[in-house]
Amino acid sequence: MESKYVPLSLKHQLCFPIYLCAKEIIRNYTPMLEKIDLTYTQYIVMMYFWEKGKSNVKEIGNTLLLDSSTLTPLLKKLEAKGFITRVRSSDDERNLEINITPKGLALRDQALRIPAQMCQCINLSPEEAMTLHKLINKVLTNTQIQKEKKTNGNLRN
Amino acid sequence: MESKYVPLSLKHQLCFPIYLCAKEIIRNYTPMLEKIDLTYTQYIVMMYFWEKGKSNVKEIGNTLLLDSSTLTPLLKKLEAKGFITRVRSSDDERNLEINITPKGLALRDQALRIPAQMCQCINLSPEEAMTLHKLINKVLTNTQIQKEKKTNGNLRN
DNA sequence: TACGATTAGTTTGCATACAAATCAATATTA
DNA sequence: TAATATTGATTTGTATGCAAACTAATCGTA
Repeated sequence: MESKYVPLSLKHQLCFPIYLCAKEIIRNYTPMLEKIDLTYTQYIVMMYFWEKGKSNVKEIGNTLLLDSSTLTPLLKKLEAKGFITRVRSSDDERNLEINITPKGLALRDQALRIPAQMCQCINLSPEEAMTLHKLINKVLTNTQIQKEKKTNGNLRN
Repeated sequence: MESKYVPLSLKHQLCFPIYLCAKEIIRNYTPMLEKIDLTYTQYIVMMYFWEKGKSNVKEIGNTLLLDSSTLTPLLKKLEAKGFITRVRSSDDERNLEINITPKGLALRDQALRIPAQMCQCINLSPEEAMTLHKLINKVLTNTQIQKEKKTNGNLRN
């Protein structure tokens, strides 16, 4: 059953469903995250800190592919909520040392159930999830290659 | 080769790569779309009009899963660029009749090469693309089901 | 038919997201 | 070592993205 190729058709493109998918996933996270006073992006940043403990703006940006101009206000909000601290490095005043606080660490306990809830919501078999994971990573790699071609290896920022 | 399950690890979640993937795809679209003076969201809306010719805010929102409060300003911008017209329906003054203009139709010719360019950038085999498409749609269906459970079948808006 | 409910869009407020310009500190080099 | 370049973060400007409140028009029904 071949379907005729139609250029510029929303249905026949991969990009549009992926774009929708990302939005729908975030929408499903929202009610869970509201309970612990985080937005999705703030949640990602907190996950990063739960793994790393401390960091700086550039490192976070490279890992999460977020621009520093997105991170600066976001980190200030996390600081205002008491989850992290922001202090200029004494070694190099350009660097901002960001540390997780005990309150930020404690938040992890309340977030522990969220991934399982999301898995249930996404509702794929382990094999399907594995396949999807691999394909998405392949696309990510390929699109990143395009980026490096253009910027000569420099990430944004 | 089993990898130990780590809760709250960015690597082991599907959501984060999908979120990155959507952003990277849009980032790759940007330079192509700049040439025809469209943003990604504006491009999606124009694709909708290239297929449909005319519509209203609610219909577009249901198809593209965009909130009317996102669409109102976006449609005004497309109108300002001369790609569409916005007129209140004489039948029902609540409805906004949106029509594509000749200039908007002509834009399609300039956009025709974009999907192929993006395919090249994403760079999956036809089989991989098909598999990814199916899995993404499955996730979309599942997350939409969650939505219907909560809102009793009402889409946003 | 008058009034409350519903509906389609708009406005407002907040949170990303990123490009471009800017600032301050450090590194490089002429 | 003084001038220049680079670097890390912030600020500014524009464009989503969505919830909530609001407005105007239409519908339903008592």
